[in-house]
Amino acid sequence: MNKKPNLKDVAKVAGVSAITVSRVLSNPDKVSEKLRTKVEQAVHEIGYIRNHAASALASRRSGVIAVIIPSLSNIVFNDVLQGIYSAVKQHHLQVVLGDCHYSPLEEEKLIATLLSQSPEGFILTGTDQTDYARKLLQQSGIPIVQLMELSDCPIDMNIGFSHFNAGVDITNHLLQKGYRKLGFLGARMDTRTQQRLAGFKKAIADFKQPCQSYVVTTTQSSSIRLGGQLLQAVMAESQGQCDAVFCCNDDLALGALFETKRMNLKVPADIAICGFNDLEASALVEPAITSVASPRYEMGQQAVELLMTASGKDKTHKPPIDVGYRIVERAST
Amino acid sequence: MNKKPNLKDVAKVAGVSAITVSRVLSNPDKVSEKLRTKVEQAVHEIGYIRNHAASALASRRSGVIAVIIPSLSNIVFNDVLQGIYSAVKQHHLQVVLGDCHYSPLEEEKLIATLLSQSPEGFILTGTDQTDYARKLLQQSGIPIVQLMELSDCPIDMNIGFSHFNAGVDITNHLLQKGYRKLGFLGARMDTRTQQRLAGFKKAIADFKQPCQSYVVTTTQSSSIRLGGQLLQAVMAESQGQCDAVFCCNDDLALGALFETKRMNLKVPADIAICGFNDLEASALVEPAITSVASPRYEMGQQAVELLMTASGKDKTHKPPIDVGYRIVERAST
DNA sequence: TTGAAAGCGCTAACAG
DNA sequence: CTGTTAGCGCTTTCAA
Repeated sequence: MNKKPNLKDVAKVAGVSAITVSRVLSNPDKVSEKLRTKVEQAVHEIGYIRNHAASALASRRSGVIAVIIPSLSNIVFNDVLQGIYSAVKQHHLQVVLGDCHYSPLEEEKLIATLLSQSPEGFILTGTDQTDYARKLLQQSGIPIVQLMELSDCPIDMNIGFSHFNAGVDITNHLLQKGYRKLGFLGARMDTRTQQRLAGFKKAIADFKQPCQSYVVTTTQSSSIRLGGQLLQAVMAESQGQCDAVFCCNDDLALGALFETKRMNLKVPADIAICGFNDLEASALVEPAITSVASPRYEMGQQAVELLMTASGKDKTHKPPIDVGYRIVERAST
Repeated sequence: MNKKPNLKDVAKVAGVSAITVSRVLSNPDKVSEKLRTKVEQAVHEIGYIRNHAASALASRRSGVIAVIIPSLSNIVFNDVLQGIYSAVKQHHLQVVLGDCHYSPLEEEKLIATLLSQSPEGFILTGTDQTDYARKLLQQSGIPIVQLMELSDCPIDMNIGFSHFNAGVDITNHLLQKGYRKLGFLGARMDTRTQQRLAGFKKAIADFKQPCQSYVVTTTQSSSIRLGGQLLQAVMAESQGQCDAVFCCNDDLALGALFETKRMNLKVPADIAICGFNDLEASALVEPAITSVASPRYEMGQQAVELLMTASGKDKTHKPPIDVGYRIVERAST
């Protein structure tokens, strides 16, 4: 079988020089219509596909942006990813994606690997990168966006919202509704979950009236099933006193809700449930679950836009962008 | 700011030649330990990262595999992706991912784009690629895997299961349970959904006793909410006669189940519900939903293994690999 | 085990 | 608007 066609092969077929073919592919406007159509036909005819490696090497533009998320299975990052992919398409970029499984060390390795692709921008989740990772990123000189949470000392750009404030607000929501024995159900316990928990504790500490709190956490990864188990755990720990739970995400909240049915608890009469992330199911179960919504898709899109507009060279401090969040009150509280 | 360090810079610092540094990175065994450690230190010290484009160009090995899925938001492909990423890690490969939004034309464009990365393998979903796409793929000479469904004339390798058979089986399951007024709820209507529907019709046509069928479909994309709407639609169309629904996926099934509560229908007494894909939630709702399970994660992994073991050159016909499926019977039927 | 030379396929810069 | 030349940073091949 003949080897893959290259620029010269196309040039020969079209009766032009290689550079002209190159221009048709990258700057069609700079080539006369006559030659352009001739070249385009030749390209299609022999099924020519440009060699990205050679192109990137010669032009110093890889057309790639690197993205690292903590988990492929978490729908939350999926939403962000969709935003990223939608924006990337406009800019004719490719995404190289890594899943660091919530591990800064794995993330460090991934950063090194992905940087080798000479990405034109880098999107990271969260703010707890290793020192060496930060060094590599800084040295690369490319624009960087840290997503999801807000940071005091971002590597470069930063867009997200305060999980601490959201934790405070949703806890206050429960307190305002009259609940006084609040449970916190937490899984995974990554930094954002910890911030939500900190918010929970803060709201309780600041509350003027007596109230109880029960914190049940695990480093296991989150799932609906786990939500049921954690509800059992918090009821055990509170000896059945707990009258409201703040679940660190909607998966847990759904599991907790399903478990209440098996336990014959009425929601929200016997126990209130609220979650985080506002998944579709939360709005449709009976009773619908109060949750915290945030513009994930838009965050992903905006991250790409930020990368594209960043000159890359300006080392000026860019203020974090707070996209905010919204407490969606539903029947479960 | 100094430009990014390259091989020569490292070589200078380590006091060796560039090619020796290259060997330390790719074939550490071929370099004496003394030089190797010296080079490794130099690499770490100046934060050197190998230029992938140059490396790929010179070696004709990109270390990349291309993957196209029809939808980033569908959890089903997410599972497959996770399998792919887990396998890819073992082989030190990068994934370049595209989302074709269920469109063969978009897929064709993506294939061209992704082929420009000189991937060493290509994973596609489904079997309805355009002719030009097939030509490009064939011409590329790289191993290709088509995932999810079985094909009579795969481009190269093929791994999946028969959605038609699964549709037949689940429909027969409903018939055996005594239901005679069966509804089919379908969204998106991609090829796999169509095959499930074909199975549904076939089972009904082959059934020896009189029975009714009501097919309600939409090209809208699937969601939980839509499941409720389609249930309403099928009840309207059947004038309340429908006593069982086969939902083309679990999202619709969940939505249908939630809707039954609002309609005051008892499941499975008044109406049976079954889904497809066996999502976690299906097992945990009340009543739990009968569904069709398949080894998605493993399919993803196996696809990568197939690519890696494929010599790439042998044009022998490889028989499709049937990973099978399993009907998980639960309380909803 | 190490190095020197050549070139992968493309595009930037310059020239016509 | 089109072409020529040089070289991107690395690895292959060959030689020492």
